[in-house]
Amino acid sequence: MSDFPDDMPFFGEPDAPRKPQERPAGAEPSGIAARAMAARNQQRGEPTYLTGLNPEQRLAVETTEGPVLVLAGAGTGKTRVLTTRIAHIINQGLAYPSQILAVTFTNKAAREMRERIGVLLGDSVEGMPWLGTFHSIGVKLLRRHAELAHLRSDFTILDTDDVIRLIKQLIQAEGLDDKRWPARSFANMIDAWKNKGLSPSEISEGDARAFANGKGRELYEAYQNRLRTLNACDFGDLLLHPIRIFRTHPDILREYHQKFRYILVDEYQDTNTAQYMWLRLLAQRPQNKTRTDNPDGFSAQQGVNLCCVGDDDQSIYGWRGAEVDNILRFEKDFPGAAVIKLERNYRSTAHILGAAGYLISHNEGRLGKTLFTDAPDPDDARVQVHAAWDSEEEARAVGETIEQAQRHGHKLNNMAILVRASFQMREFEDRFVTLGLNYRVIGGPRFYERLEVRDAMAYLRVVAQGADDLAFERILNTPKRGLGDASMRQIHDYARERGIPMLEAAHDLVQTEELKPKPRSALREVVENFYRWQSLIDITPHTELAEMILDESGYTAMWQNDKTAEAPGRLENLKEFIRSMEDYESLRGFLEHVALVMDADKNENMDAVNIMTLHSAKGLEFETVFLPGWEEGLFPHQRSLDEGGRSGLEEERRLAYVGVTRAKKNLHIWFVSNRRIHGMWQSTIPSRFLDELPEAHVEIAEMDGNYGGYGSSGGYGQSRFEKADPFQNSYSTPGWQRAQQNRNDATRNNWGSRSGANVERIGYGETESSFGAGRGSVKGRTIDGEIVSKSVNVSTSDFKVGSRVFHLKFGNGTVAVVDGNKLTVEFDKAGQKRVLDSFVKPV
DNA sequence: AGCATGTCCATTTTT
DNA sequence: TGGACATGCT
Repeated sequence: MSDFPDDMPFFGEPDAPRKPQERPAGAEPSGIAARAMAARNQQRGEPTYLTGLNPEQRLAVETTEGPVLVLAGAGTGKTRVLTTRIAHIINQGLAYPSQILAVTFTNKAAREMRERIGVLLGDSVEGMPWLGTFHSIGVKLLRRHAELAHLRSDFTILDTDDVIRLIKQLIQAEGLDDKRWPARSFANMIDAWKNKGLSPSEISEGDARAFANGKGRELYEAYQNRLRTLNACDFGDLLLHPIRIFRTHPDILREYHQKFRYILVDEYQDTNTAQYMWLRLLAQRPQNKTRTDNPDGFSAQQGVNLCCVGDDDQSIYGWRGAEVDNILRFEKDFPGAAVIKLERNYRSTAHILGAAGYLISHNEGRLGKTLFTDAPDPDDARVQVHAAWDSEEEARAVGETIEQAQRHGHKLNNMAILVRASFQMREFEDRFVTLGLNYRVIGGPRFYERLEVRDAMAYLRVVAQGADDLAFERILNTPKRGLGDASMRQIHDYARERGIPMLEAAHDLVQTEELKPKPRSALREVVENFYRWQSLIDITPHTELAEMILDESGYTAMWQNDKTAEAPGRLENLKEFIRSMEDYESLRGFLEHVALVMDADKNENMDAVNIMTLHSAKGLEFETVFLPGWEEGLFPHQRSLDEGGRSGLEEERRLAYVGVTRAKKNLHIWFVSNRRIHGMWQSTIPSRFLDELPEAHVEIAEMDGNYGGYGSSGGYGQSRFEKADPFQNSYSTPGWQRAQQNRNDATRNNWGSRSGANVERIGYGETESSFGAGRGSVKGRTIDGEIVSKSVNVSTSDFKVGSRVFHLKFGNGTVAVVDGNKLTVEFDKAGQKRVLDSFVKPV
């Protein structure tokens, strides 16, 4: 929390401001006076920040008392409501900034809110100390009460990497095979348990048994113990420790109840169970004592001043523990809650909203909103659905459309390609490189996750927190000092035996004869260095100290001596790393920032097309949006369907909804007939979501060119879509039911009905049927796209080496190798390819 | 210690 | 197919 001060005294009388300038403009310290002031404001006319809000937004801002759920659809001004509401509370003197708890999921959202509140309130009000992510606020709470969680207040926050390494050690210490029981998957299990708020004693018997021959619970316990001895926390603990503290120390909880007059939560649909418990503890005051607990008379109404903002239709993080149910249940959880729907959309055209609305209406279990707009749309551009032969052509065509738009004066920055899975990006990147079209990929690996930055961090962590064994292990032999596994083991064992940190153990060990001379002197040097750096921590500016550490440790030299291509880049990153420290007051502050934020600003000024996943597009908007890959198996993704069933499908549909609602003016959706998955070509069928788009708002785009040579001659490429009644049938047959059909039936039926529905493929449906029939042994239980995975372990192909076969994409060829149902075929024109036997037919 | 070879895997991502 | 990772060889 280095980036904003909490200069408001913590447990003081809430009504006695410490510093006069902390008083919000126009507000008086006491509740009664505040309300009087508010009344005066009313008489004078409404505050300017309220003008320009629509009635619903305004209601959401002004309903300050009691529980409120704001259902804010995409592009309905959610952030505006949230920030204005805070400004309103402060401006009306209902609370000081320090008495408002405002929680977001991402640092980005927190930053944005902070800025916008600043704009609303001007400079006269200091930043809000309790605005932040669940985790950053969790840290803040935990630092105050660390001892109640058996930690010191300078505990370290471990990231996923640290956690995995730690768990790996534990698994090995148990004498288990870390191959058979990968640390990563156990880390995921722990994470999932923590998302649900479960401590080792609370996990289900089944879960406990599921890992490491029934040692799951034991390992989880061992892990927690290890964290405690390391004086460390993982991300989950940042929530769980406060929860436990609140539960076991009602007095402490009560103090926070008094402190936080107003609680606001952003993206409520993304909360997991632990976050929900945390919120509930803070928000739910004991009913019977509401009055007496409120001596200051602030709370005019009984109940909680909790305002949750979210959109059940945009819940796309179920797979990482988010419980849509939290938002669906809100009114039950908080009786008497006001529910305010924001449905007026300020972002997209009516066509786009129409498409989005009809698509999402196929979900059950929603609270139900329909976005609308009054804004005229001069272009009257419908959503365009395009077909392409394969992913290569898809990329080519998208590239062409982008260039066309660019020629018409559209900025690349205003365009985005949103994919379901990141492997799809590559084809676009390749194409854009060829075209010389600027693009940027949003999402990829982060600055602080890079190897060299993590190494540098590890050095700093050992200096700042000598007990940080994970960091110590990471850099003990980086750069190489001849301190290999053997030395590491000795230090480790020595430390474990005595229960001391490894740095200390190393310090002791060099005094003994236990190490061989060479490692001993190397280790002595390391230890002496660290001790020296530690002694400098308070007397040397932290950036200078960091430079010193990297130089004297030989770390910088290591990269300077490295002749590989990436070394210069790494050195550059290290410089950038030091530079980024300048923004922080101290080493401690910096380390905390990195642990929680893992984010470094990049300077992106160029005009470039944005490429990212649908997930990372949430919250963003673009003039023109491309949504490629709308095919069964990819989108909706097969695994979501397999693992999540109906709710998995609904989450995929919400993801589609998120994608569609990112577009302001132009939306292009693409699907292809052939996609290479795991290196093998597969026929694909259009996504069921295409059937779920309303005819009135959608236009089937004609292919306007010869893409790739197959198109013009091969019969398919010149896609023709039947305009007559393209969507009619599919509504009566929900895609999901269709999906339950047996693969062969599904293949025939889908192609059959689809070619009569929105696609006409000359000669395709017929051929495909016969392909399917050629492989009767494969029984896909669920979805069409599944064949690949299902077919792997199935009987050997009917094809033989030397057979002549025909493939839709590659034409005629001769089978060269048969491997189960995978064939290597020497095609006459296309050369050697690996294909599934189901996609070729005998000639 | 560093390269060659084999093996396994293959959504989505924040903190 | 290709990449990440581990093992094993020189």
